[in-house]
Parts: sequence; C-alpha cells; structure tokens
Amino acid sequence: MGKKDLYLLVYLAQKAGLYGSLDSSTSIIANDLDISQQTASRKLRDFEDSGLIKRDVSVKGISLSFNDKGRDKLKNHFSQLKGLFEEKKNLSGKVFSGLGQGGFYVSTSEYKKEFKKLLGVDPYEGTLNIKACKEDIQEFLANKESVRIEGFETKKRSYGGINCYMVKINGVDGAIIVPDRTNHNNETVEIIAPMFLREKFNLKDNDEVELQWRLV
Amino acid sequence: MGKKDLYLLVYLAQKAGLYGSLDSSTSIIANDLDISQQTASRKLRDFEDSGLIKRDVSVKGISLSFNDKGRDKLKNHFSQLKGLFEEKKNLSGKVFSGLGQGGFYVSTSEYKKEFKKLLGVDPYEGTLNIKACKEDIQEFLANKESVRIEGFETKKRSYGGINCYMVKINGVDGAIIVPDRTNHNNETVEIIAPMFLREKFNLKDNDEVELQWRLV
DNA sequence: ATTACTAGCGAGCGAGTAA
DNA sequence: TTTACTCGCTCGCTAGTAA
Repeated sequence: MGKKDLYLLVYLAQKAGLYGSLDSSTSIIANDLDISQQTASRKLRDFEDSGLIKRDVSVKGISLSFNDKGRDKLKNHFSQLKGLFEEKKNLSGKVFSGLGQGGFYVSTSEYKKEFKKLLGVDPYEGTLNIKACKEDIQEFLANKESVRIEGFETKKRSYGGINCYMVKINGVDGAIIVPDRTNHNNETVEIIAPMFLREKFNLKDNDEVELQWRLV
Repeated sequence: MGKKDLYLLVYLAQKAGLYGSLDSSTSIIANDLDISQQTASRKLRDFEDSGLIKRDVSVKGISLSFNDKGRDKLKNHFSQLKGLFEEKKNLSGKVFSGLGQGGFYVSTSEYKKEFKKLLGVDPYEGTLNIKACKEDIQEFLANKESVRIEGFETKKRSYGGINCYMVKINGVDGAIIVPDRTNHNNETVEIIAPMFLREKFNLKDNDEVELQWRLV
C-alpha cells in the first residue's frame, strides 16, 4: 500500500473501529470517498494483499476488519502526529532483568569512551532494562534528537553503531542506548548511568521508574 | 490539495514543526519522499496555492512553514485519529450483588485454566459485578483488544466462548469477562481477579470502584 | 443487488532543460 | 547549484460488463 492511501485506512478505522468490523459495500465506500466503485474494490483488495485488513466478500456486500499489520500502520502514523501535537515529556516503565547484553557495550572501551562524553563521567559497567508500552516509548522518543555513536571494526570483529538519547532517570543524568544490533523488541529501553541504578534506588524487578528528557 | 497528499504535509510538519520553518530544497524533499524533484516542486506550489503553507523560494533553495489553514488541516486529521486511539481510560462503577452466574465460569476448570493465563495466577472462584452507565461501558470497551477464550463441548453440555478485557481494578490486575451467553444487560460488567476483591477492598454493595486498562 | 475483470483514457509523474 | 516549465509516457482511474 502506498503512502497515498492512508486516507482510506483512516476511513476504515473510523467506520469499523480498530478491533471491530464494517459491513458495507464497495459502492458505499466509493461514494463516501468520492472515488469509483472499481477503485474502492481494487484498493481494498490491495490492502488485503498487503496484509493490512481482513476482507470477507459475498454477493450481499463486503465485511472489513483490521489485521495487526494495518493497526500497526495506523498506530505508527498516529504516533508520529502525536509527537507533533502532544510532545510526551515523561516515560514511566518497569525495571526488569535483561539478558545482560547491554553490559557488553558499556564494558567495551571504545564505546565506554563515547558514553563518558555523554554522561560527563564514566558509566557504570552495566545497563538497566526498562519495560514500557511500545506506543509510549515511540511517543517519548519521537522527534527527539539522538546522539549517534558510530560503529567501528577491529581485526577480531565489528562493532555496531548506537543511538543515544539523553534522559534523566529518577532525576539522575543517564542515557537511553539503542544499539543498531539489538535483541530487544520495541517494548524495552536500556539505560546507562554513572552509577549502579539498581543499588542507588534499591530497585527490584517490576519497580517503577520515571524517565525525563534532559538537554544535551 | 487532495487527501492523497497528506503524507507530504506530515513530512513537512515533522521537518519544519508546526510553528517553525524548514530550509531545504525540492531535490532533498523529493529524495526523502521517493518522488521526483519536479513533483515535489509542483506539490509544494499546490500547497501554497491552497493556502496551506508559506513558501519562500530563492536560488539557494526553499523555505517552508505552515499557515493556519495547513495547521488546521493536520490538526483535524490528528483529532480523528486521536478519537480512535485514545478512548476512555477509566471506568468507575458501583459494586452490586449479581446472580452468582459469573462464579460458574471461574469454577469450571477449563475456563479457570484460561483465566490463569490472563492473570498470571489462579483466579478467585467468583466474580465481582459492577454496574455503570451503559454509554460509559461502551466507550470504555470501544476499540479495545479482547482476549478470546473459545467455547468447547463435553458429553454433558456445551460451554460458550468468553471475551476478556485486561483491566486493573483499584490497582489490582484483573479482567472483565463477557461470556457469549450472559444474562447481563449492558449496564454491568463482571470482573475476575486473583483474590476476593470484596474482602481485599472491604467492598459493600454500591461502593464505588475504578477500572483502568492494563497492557496484555 | 453484489464484486471484480477488461479496456481505454486521462491525470499526474518525471526527464529534459530553461532561467 | 537552485526552481519550475514543457511534454511525452505511464500508472491508476473509471466505464462497461461479466459473474
């Protein structure tokens, strides 16, 4: 589906709901959107082919509902706009135990040197994993400037780049790090800070923490 | 401007900000959006002609910013989406004594097993009935994802499916259950939770409780 | 009444180029 | 380098119908 057809997706969302369904006909939809019945039919077939919607056709009409992919597409579009109109200032999430992969970055001296520039002081050699709702994270990061740490190569292996976002965590200066190569899904963020945050704040898994932006 | 060109307006908004401006060139924009320089140029002129944006052209490039009309158009689009994604966040209602039919579901081992998956722990073998205004309930449930527990059959009888909505009740993780076969009207919801909520919160009939969404 | 195929046409895209 | 004009061509639209 082309970016030009968003308007149809929005129309469907309004008529069917994101989790509901719409019983209609291609002529009705065409009429509502001021396009031909044939075009409506074709576009809906295209949406189905791209996996955005579910389409049930009968001689009585057509029943339409969203797939995850379609919802995601709309949600993503919405998040972008939301960043423009409603800039999220805070992100709260819950501590959880990660796989320890973040510690690798902070322990690697080339990265560590860059992190020190971000934090002003040496980073603690480990990261704090925080889980939050995917949309909240997207919104929090949307339109925010990140500091890029470029990847590099040694004889032994290559090291990927990292995007860093300057934040305060429970009031302490830190940074969200988003390595190019990460196993994380998009429901988690990884934090570096000058000290062992778990100890500092006596954090256990599922404890809530609050992130705020700080200026670079 | 046609409805199809929203994507360009969104691009501009992200680059320029709603109240800022963007110094760029038609080639850069064309490249970002995967269209030709000529098309970018033409579309931007069209936007200007429709009064959506302000356009300052020089041989060095182009400076773009939004007019009220352009901002309104985007804002309007955003508001439509907002209605879809940000529904009512809370529902308050009053405890009442139901007919005890909900307890049947939580006592049936097949259902109970599914409920355990939802709650993480075994459910208390009973439900809490909550009465609220019909419209509030509809709005609260609108467009929310539900977890479906399919019905099943035994030799003795058949068991209907249940739709479950993940909620917090007074801060406790629980779920609204909506059996396919229910005697409830649409002014009530039925809650399962890991513990006997009436005891936990010392609830009497007509006491007010608050429901909030929680992520699955 | 439907959906959707085929054909033909026209809007809109982009290459070339002027300013 | 810019922006933007002209023009040819293509993609996607709609009319006509089939199913």
